[in-house]
Amino acid sequence: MKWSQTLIPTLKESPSEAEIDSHKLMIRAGLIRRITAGAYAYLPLGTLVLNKVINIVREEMNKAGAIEVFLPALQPLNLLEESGRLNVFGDDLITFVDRHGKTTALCPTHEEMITDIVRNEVNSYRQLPMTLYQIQTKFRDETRPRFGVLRSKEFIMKDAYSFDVDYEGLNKSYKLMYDAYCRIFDRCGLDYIVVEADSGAMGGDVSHEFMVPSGVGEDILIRCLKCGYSANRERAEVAPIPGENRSSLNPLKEVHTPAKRTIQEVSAFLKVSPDRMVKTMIYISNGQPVAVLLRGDHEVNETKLTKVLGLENAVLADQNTIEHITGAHVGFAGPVGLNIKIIADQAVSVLQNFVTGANKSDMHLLNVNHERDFKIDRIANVRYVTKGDKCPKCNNVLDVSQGIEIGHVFKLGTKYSDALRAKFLDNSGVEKSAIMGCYGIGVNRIIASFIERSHDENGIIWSLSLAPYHVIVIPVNVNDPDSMNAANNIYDELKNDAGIEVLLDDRDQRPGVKFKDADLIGIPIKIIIGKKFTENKEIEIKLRKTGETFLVKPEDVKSKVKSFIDTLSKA
RNA sequence: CGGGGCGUAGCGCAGUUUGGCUAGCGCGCCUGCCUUGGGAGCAGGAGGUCGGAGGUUCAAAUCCUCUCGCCCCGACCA
Repeated sequence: MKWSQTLIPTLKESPSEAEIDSHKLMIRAGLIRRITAGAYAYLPLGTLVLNKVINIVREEMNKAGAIEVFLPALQPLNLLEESGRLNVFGDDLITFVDRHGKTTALCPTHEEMITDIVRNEVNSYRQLPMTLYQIQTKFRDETRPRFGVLRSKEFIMKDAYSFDVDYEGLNKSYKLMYDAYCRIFDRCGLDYIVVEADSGAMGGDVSHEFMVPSGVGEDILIRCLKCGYSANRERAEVAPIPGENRSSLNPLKEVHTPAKRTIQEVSAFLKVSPDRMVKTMIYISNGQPVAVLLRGDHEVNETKLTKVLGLENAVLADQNTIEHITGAHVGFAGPVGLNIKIIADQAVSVLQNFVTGANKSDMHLLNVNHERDFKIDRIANVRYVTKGDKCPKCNNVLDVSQGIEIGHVFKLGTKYSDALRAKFLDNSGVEKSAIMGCYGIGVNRIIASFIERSHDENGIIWSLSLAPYHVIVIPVNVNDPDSMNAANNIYDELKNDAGIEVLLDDRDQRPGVKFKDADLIGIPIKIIIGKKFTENKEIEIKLRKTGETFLVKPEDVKSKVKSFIDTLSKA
C-alpha cells in the first residue's frame, strides 16, 4: 500500500479525550476515531490490526476443533426471560421497540441464542461433543465507558460454547479452549497471566481469566511470585493469620467517641491503628440479620460472604435496620451484646484487646476479646486479600497488582441447558441436559492491552503478528528519481513476495515527519532510501523495537528483510 | 446513578471572572519560494451558526434559564 493512497491520519498532539497511553496512541496513530461515547470507528490501520487479531483467533479456534457460526445481533427478549437473565443484565441491555411494537435487544452475549440453536438441532449424544464459536459485536449500555476500546458500549468478542454429554467431556473441551487461548495470546505477542477466577453459584471447578498486567486494568490480581499461585480478587484465598498470645486480656473499657463513625475517624481519634480495630457490618441474608466482623483495615468480599451464608445473596442492611438491631446510630455497631448471628473473619478471630463500636451512639469499646465479651458463631474467610497477606499455598507474601481481562474460560455446567431445556438422549435413551462451557475473548482489548505493554515515547511497537504492515519503505526524498526508483523496486519486490506486507511512504514530506510517523504507527521494519543510497547505493534497514540499523545492497534487501521477519516472528 | 470539569476552525488551546469595534494563538490544511536524515524556514491564503434553544441588554463567546454532548472520580461491570 502507498501511504498517499490510504488514510492514515496521524496526530502530533494528544487528543484531550484520551487518558491512557494505548487510547492516546490509537488515536494519534490513526487507528481509531471516536464516534460517540463508547463507540469507535476503526480506520484503515486499525482495521488491519483488528483483522490480524481476528485471524489468529479464528485459526486457533479452528485448530482446536471449534466450529464457526455467525449469529444475529438482534435478540428477542423471550430468550433472556427464559434463562432468567433479563433482570441480570437490567439497564446494561440495549433495547428498542420495532414498528410492530415488539421489544428487541442487541445481544450483550450469546449464551441463550446458541443454546436455543443447539436445543432445536441437537437431540442425540451421537452429535456431541460440539463447540461452536463466533466473532461478533456485542452491545452493552455500560454506565461508564472509558479508556477507549478497553471499555466501550459495543465491542468485538469471540465467544465459544461447548456442549458435552458429561463432565469428563466438559473438562476435555475446557482444556482444548484453555490451550487454544494460550496459543492465541502467545502468537499475538502479549504478556499475559492466567488467574483462577470465581465460578459463581455453579460450584465445582474454577474458571480462569487471562489477564494482561497493567496499571490501567480494572481487575485486581493476587499472585504469589514464589510458587505461582494466582487468582483474581474475588477468588483469592489467604493463609490464616497466626493467633496472638492470649495471656493478657485487658479489662473492657467504654470510651466516648463523639461523631466518630468511620474506621479512619475512630483510628485518628483514639490513636489506634485500623488493624487493631474491628468493624461490624450488618447484612441481611434469607431475611435474617447477620453481623459480619472484619478487621478495620480489611474489606468484605461479598462473593465469599454469599458462599458462606448459602446460595441466598447477602445485602447490607439499611440504616433503619442497623439502628434497630444495634440500638445506636450507624458507625457504632459492635459484637458485644449483639443478639444476632455473628460471623467473624479469620483475621478477627485471632485479634485480642481490639476496638469496636459499643452499640451506643458516640461510644466505642476498648480491649474487646471474643469468648470473654461475646461469642463468634462462625469463623470464616470473608475478606479481600490486602497488601501484606500471605500465600495460602506457600506462605510467601502475596503480590497485589492490576490487570486487563482479555479472556475468560468458564465451566457453565447445566445452568443454561436446564433453563432453556437443551436436552439430548444418551446412549441408554435417557434424557439429559447438555453440559456447557463458555469461552470469551475481547478482541479490541487485545489491541489496547498490547499497546499498553508495547510502546515508547515515540509510539506503538507492534509485534510482527499484529503489525498492520511488516515493512515501511521510506524514500527520504521523493523528488529524487533515483531514490524513488529504488524505493518502488523494493516495494514491488517485497509486495509480490507472499507473506510480506509493505507500506510505501511516498509522501513529499520532510524526513523527520516520515520517521516520526513510521515510529508512531509502529511498523517493525523500516527500509530507508536516503543519503547512504545517493552516496554509495546502500539501503538502510532499521528495526523499530531495538533501533538497530543495517546497511545492505539493494539486491540483498529482500533476503535480509525475510530473515528479519523470520527472526521477529519467533520472538 | 452521585460528585467534579469541559464544549470557541480538523486537532490542541486562550478569551468568559469585570458584556463593547473585524473572536485570537499553535499545529494541521491550500498556493508559491526554499529545503530534504528525526515533526524546517519565508510569504500569501482558506476555514467559526463560539454545542443548541430561549431570555436579559443599545450591545452576549462572556450574564440568566432550559437543553444536548463529552471527559474525569466514585458506584456498577455475565
